[in-house]
Amino acid sequence: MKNRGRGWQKRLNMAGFRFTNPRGLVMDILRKTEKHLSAEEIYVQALAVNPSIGLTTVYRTLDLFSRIGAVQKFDFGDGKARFELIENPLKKGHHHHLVCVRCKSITDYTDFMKEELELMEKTEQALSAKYHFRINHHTVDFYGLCEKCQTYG
Amino acid sequence: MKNRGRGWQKRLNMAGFRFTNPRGLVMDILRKTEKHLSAEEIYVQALAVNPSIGLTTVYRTLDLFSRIGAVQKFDFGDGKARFELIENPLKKGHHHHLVCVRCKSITDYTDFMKEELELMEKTEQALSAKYHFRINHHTVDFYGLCEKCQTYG
DNA sequence: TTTATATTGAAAATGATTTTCAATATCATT
DNA sequence: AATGATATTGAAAATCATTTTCAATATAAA
Repeated sequence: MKNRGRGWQKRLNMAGFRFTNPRGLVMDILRKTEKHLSAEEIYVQALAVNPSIGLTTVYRTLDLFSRIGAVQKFDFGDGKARFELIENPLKKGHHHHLVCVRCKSITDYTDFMKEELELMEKTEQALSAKYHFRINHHTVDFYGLCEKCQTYG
Repeated sequence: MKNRGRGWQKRLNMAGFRFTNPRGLVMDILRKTEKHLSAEEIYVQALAVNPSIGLTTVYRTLDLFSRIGAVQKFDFGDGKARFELIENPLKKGHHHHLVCVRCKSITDYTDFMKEELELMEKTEQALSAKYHFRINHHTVDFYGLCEKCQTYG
């Protein structure tokens, strides 16, 4: 257990928040996974390390991380939100989704990421200026039917 | 009250569904609005025309329309889903969103739509082929802070 | 019409997320 | 390191959008 979250500790403190065990734990879990986890899934993983952690705290932590721009919350329409660390979009890890509207499966893809990012950055700048929006991240999701659901649809 | 939904009637029938008053009503409401309405909002509007309609039916209808690819369901992370008719992306009406993660406000934009659509279509084709996905529609959303929330954030 | 059944509305159930509140942990300051 | 102000926590209860149940009703086809 190295210096887990030292950088985060500072960042939180500067924003007026405290660095706590549950927050470090949630951050660790988000760092280790490549998937979009639900609050419940994060909670279960957290329990294994700290059996006294509460689901409520996980929700609160994820909300906090979202608000300070560290975490991205996804709603794919299946009733539960998913969370991912926001990384530099240029880094490996940035991806978009194919969402099956029937079975709710989610497929990540990274094809065309370079071209897409060029457009997104350009768009982002223009939108920021025009709408005075401070953009933090973006999503690109395609909705439709996965192979299986086309067959059994 | 013209031939409201005649085309839909056929389309529904062919898919094995019946064309009913509530379904026509919901379709009418979606056609008339330019905004992304919640189920509750659609329900309230429907009540004004048919006071006996139930919220349950509105939900079921929206779900049906989603499944047959007529309606797009959005989850912006504020706990309630929004619905919009899916139109030909080339037609006026297609747009994307700026979502404020603090006040949850949603700003539509149509800037760069042309360039974006070119990329999206190209991407769509490639993704369809590679992942055997039948893509119906897509979303592009930017998340961040609106002007107000930057100030009071 | 008649018939088979898809659809509806009301009420109850569900399930993810939020709120409440007293106990506890953290950070800045002694 | 001990102290104090207060941010944070966990458990239970509350919310609230959405779904399920089920008997009554409306629709499409014969």
